[in-house]
Amino acid sequence: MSTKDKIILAARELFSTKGYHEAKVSDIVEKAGVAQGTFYLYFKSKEDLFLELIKTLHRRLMEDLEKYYHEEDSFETKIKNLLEDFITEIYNNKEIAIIFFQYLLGINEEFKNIYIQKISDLQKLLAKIIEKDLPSQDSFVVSNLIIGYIRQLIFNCLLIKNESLERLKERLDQGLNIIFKGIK
Amino acid sequence: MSTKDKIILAARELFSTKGYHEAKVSDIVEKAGVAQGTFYLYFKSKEDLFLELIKTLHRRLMEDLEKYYHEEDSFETKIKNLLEDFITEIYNNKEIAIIFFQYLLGINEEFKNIYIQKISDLQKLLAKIIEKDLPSQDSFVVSNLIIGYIRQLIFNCLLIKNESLERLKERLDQGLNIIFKGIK
Amino acid sequence: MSTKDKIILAARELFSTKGYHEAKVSDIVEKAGVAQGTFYLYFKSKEDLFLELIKTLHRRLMEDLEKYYHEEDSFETKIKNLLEDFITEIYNNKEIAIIFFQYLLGINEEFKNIYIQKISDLQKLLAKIIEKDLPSQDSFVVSNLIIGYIRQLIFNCLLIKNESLERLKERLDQGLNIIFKGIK
Amino acid sequence: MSTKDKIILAARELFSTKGYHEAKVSDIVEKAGVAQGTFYLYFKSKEDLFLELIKTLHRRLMEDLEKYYHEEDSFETKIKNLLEDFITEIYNNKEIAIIFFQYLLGINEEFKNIYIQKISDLQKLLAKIIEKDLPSQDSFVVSNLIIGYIRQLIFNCLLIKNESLERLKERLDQGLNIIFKGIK
DNA sequence: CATGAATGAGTTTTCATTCAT
DNA sequence: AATGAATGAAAACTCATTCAT
Repeated sequence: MSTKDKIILAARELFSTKGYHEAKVSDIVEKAGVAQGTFYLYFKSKEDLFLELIKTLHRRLMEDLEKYYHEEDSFETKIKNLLEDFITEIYNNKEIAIIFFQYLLGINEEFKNIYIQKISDLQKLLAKIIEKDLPSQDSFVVSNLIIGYIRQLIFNCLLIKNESLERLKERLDQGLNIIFKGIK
Repeated sequence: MSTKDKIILAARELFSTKGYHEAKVSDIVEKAGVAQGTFYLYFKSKEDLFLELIKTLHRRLMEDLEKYYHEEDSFETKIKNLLEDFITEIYNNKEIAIIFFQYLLGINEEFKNIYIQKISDLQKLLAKIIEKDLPSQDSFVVSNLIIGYIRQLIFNCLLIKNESLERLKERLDQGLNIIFKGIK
Repeated sequence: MSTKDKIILAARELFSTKGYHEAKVSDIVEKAGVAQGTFYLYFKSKEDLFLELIKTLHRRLMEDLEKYYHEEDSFETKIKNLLEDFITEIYNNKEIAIIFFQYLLGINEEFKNIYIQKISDLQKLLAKIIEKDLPSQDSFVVSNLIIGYIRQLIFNCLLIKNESLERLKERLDQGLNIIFKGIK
Repeated sequence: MSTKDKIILAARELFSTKGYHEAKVSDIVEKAGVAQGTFYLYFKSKEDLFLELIKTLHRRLMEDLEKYYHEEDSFETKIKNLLEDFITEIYNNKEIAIIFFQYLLGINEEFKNIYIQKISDLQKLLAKIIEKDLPSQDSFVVSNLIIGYIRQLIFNCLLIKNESLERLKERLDQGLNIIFKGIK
């Protein structure tokens, strides 16, 4: 594995377990097995690395959602497939997802703004997809039910219980069924 | 207003706008209009004050939920009333609610554990109330839908848009209606 | 003596003996007999303190020159008095004068620009005074002879030999006599 | 051009524009177009290279002065020729001259001592030449007038305005004429 | 000869906490 | 009770130098 990847891996893990402030650069390099200075060969600062992680996840999640914007399946099938992909991406990037959905807001003014902007990007795209097929529904409410539920799943299933992807999808399915029945 | 209250007020506001790490003790005392040393006459440490704020809100929210545990209304009426009280309490303690639901997790190992324990207290009690009346339902899913939705409302309506209590209750109602229809 | 003054005194001495880069903040606070953090109660940064020293000396030297701009003495008397005052100010602020005239240029881009601007302020004002009384002379050459000579005196008499103010004034007088005879 | 020369060229330019501390080894090798490690094939250290540059210029300037020590021209002719050669050497090694006359003192204790020794070598030899022909004059004053003026020319004409050799010689001539008239 | 990734000692700076008044 | 100057441990970051290839 490349040195950069070793640092990224160590950082993902530490950020997701300890949070941004508690994960010191010295912890990261120790875990990665490199020297302090090596960190700064690959990242301008601790903040720089953190943003790189966040932006990568955000981009991937947006792509997941956008991919389904023009799908011609029924609404329910489309939303289910879309959110299964979405949650799979989250599962495969567990550590960053935990940072993004649970830790990002509390760091500082700058990260707060990034979080607000990025999470509202996700929410808007989700709302657009909902409006396209269910124009009568209040997309704000529905998208908040979905995003809120997914954030709770990340919190309970990934951060606390570290459950499997199957269990996560099952939980997602159960929640979505309730929402779908509720908006019909 | 007492010196202690002045400090608490300043701290609530700063913690909720800037988060724990970014709200320095020096910021808090400046905003409160007292000297640096005065802070330590009333609080053992910055952490101590922070925990005091968190615990007070948690206790109040638990009381809201517990109060309704033995109510004999219909399920829907009970849950609606309960969550209206719950969200009113949140609204009246906006700043601490924002800290509790958005910022607490990312601070450090200790606060993370406090958050996990406290949020699961809330969730369990909510789940118990649901199970009591709807034993056939998966209370995990329903309680997560509800808590997740409320957290999104705090994020969108209080932190971002700073909307009124009426608007908040209206949003809550819309979300609950979908969930209720969905679980019938 | 106030804590701030203790730090300034220690810094002046260390900057003038070791230069900006070699005078570490840790050296300064040790010499001042205060803690590391105390430094930052009084100065935003090492650079900030350094600039404060430089700007104070520059302002004083400009005032010395400006004071004589409208004097109605003979040219020679005026220039001699002016430069005696000027060099007395330098002598009384030996350490900063050494920093200003010998060390400032080499520190970094920012300080280089400050030096260039400040030294040319001095030179321009000196040139203006010369032109007022000796319009036929090339004031660039004369002001450079004078400033150059003074810088050499600072180097030889203050930095190397640490001579007395009397000796310094005597040397100044001797140099000026040659220049005056030369421009007549 | 040899690899060593490429490094020297890059270093001269960077040292003279940014100073010793601000010209990083990484800047130098990048400008030279060689790898970081290559630097250390040719120079023991950054300091080593820097001293090599300084010593070479110093040796050449001393040779210029020494060459004229036994010349049998008139005093004025001799001094003018000598200083024209001197300033031509400086012009042809502009970058190092700027380092030597403007930047050297402030770097550290070691370089300060080197500067003091080398500049006083120059001054002593110049003083000796003056004493030989003008035993009645105070050679300290005259040599300081000359060296001080030349340093100002380097500062104004080379570092700030980057003027031509002709302009530089003209300025030198004007200053020397005043000094010569003054010491007669 | 040449490379360039890796090193780690050495700096500056921050800020919660203390304590003499 | 209240002050606020002083503390110092802890953190991020820099960069000359090394060394395996």
